[in-house]
Amino acid sequence: MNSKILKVVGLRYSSSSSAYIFLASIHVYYIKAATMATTSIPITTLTPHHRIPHIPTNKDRYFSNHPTILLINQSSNPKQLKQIHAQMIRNGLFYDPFSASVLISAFALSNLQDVKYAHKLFDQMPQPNLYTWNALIRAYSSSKDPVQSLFMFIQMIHGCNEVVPNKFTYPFVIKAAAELLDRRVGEVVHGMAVKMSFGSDVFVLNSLIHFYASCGCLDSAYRVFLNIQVKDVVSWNSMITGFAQGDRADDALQLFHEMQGEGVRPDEVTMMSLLTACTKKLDLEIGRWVHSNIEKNGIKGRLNLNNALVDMYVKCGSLEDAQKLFVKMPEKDIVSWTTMLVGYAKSGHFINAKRHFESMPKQDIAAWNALISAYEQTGNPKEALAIFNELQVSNKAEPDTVTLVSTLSACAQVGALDLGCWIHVYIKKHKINLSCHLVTSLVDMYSKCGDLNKALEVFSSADCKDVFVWSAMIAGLAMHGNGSDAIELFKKMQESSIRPNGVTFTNLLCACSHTGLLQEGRDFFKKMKPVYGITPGVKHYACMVDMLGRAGLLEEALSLIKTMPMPPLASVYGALLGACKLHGNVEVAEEASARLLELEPSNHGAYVLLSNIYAKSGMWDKVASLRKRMKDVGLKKEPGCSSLEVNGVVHEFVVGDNTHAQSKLIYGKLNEVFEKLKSIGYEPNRSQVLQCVEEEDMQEQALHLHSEKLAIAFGLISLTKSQPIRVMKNLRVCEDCHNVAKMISKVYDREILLRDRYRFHHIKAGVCSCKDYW
DNA sequence: GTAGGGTTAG
Repeated sequence: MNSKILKVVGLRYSSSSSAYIFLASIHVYYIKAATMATTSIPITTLTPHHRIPHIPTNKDRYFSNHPTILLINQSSNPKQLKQIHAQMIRNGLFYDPFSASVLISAFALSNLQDVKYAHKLFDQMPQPNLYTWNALIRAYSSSKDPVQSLFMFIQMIHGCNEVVPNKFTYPFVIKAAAELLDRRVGEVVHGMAVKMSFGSDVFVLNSLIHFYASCGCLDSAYRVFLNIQVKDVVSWNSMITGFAQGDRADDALQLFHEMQGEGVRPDEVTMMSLLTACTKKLDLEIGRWVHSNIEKNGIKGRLNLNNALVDMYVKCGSLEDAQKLFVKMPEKDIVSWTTMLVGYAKSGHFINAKRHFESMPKQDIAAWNALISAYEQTGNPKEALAIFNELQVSNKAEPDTVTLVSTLSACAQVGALDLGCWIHVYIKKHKINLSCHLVTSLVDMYSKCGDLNKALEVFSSADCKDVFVWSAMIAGLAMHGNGSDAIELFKKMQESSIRPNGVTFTNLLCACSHTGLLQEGRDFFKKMKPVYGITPGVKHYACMVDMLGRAGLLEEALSLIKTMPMPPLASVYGALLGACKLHGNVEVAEEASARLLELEPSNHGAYVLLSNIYAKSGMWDKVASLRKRMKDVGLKKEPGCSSLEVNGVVHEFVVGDNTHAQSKLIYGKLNEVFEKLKSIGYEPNRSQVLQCVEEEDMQEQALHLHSEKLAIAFGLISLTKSQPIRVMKNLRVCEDCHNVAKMISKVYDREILLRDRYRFHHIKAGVCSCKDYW
């Protein structure tokens, strides 16, 4: 333990051993506090107070009935409380411990909470009594800064105070440890509580259940639970909640049955936890059963319970039940309205959602967020951006982190770099805290909008880097084809002792696959389970199949599929099929597409790829019959669509598009481009014509009218030479377009960034970053 | 001479 830190804290060494262990276990917080030069929180908290000596008088006993004291509980705002405080200093009442404690708990605990003010009062108290200590520890435990509870607790057991923690103190301190998710601290406090013979206090034990469950130690929590001699309803609830939130819904339900068997009457909280369990399990039937149970038992707390019920129905997919309940709810609050709004929006009932939104009594930021994120998550990023724009214009609510995260994700999807940058500036201007979540969104947005340098800049300057931030950056490097940088970053991530998760590996394997780093990829895949403890999932196998397939090892890819411990999803065969296209392997392609169509009969990608493969081998009859089969099944393919942003406006093009205001200019430019390219030897790729006929349209010139060509032509006429042309395409880019883009970059001296469904192509001076390997 | 543990939207 650092003696400097001890000095900061002002502690004495002559402490009991358990207290010392406690101190040691929270030393990391002290280090943090001591290194925070600007925030004075721990310092002010821990500087010895200047205490005015208390002179007891025999009038003390009258103070509890003093009119000023009675006023405290009647005051309705902090200002009044402060006036009372002033008066109490004047008349000396403040120097009576009891009177001061009433005032402090009013500041610390009432709905007018101002913990900092309460703490200042506490510091001025001549002799804070145990009640006051507890009030403050409690207030901090549920505040934004639970560490302060621990600091107070230390002061309490170390300082020259005449108070000793009692059975009230421990639950608060344990709560603080739970809030901090700090297992070591909680365990030490647990030990101290036992030593102080509070080890069988049901309040202490219940808070311990909550603590262990919060830290993910459900088994420890359950051991504590089993050890409680006389369990009350809170004991059961704490354990049920622990199971419900720890993804052990079945155990939660099982425990509920046991609880009923023991004759303990469930209450509102029990039912709330059960609903959490149903919602996690997405089990509508059990949800309905809980609903009837609530009605049958006449459990109170209608508003909260009804809100949770509506949420359960929404999440379990019964919008009708949710709506029915919502309509007949006697009381509704903003949560009820928002939950229902999310229900409409997430299930794609956008008209209902908008109508509901407009009839809401109050449209707070959460309501806006519900709309924005629902649009963004259901693949309607443009609508999400429109709502965000509406929010900005209307000025009806202030965007918060959730708003920005959702909007950034929408920007990433459509490739709206200008708006994304604008949000980044907004964050800086409003000094919004760059949480890990926000950093992840920014890195993702910049990567997907093609500005990898900006993504790297955000990444390296971020203070907050969790596994999601690192994974997003690895994904960014992967999609831009910087495989070896991705691997380097993965190494750095481990040096920072951040543990990779399944997503990290998906991105890492993807990086290896895009760059052709076969040996590295194989290595990582092999190490996943034994070294990193992550069981490879379907996505990882899909990456490996893709990687092996690209390298031409189709047989090995096939045998890997056969060893998969889980049924392969369509993506696995899709990867194989893509590889067959690259290497022109008809035989394996036929098998792969057959399997793919078994899994997803309407996967047009399978038809398109297979027909491309036939075309490449000149098997035109097969192409024709495949086309007929597609028609028979009634398959319409997703239309190819490209977009690019000019001055903050996103322009969209579909194949053969002539709806654009500058359509004539665009086609004029396109003709000029083809003249120029032909003069230097460009020849349209015939196999690609067929691909296009399948892919985009049934017309002969379809090839020239591909959406990405239109978008690039528009870029040529509307952007300056210094601005790269950033085109986002929803499907894979075809070989002809890829070739044309390369030639344009050379002839017109332009930088072209082409994002397709899978990755980025950085095209400059006739060369593409993908090395024609995609 | 005051009190305490478990809960729901985005």
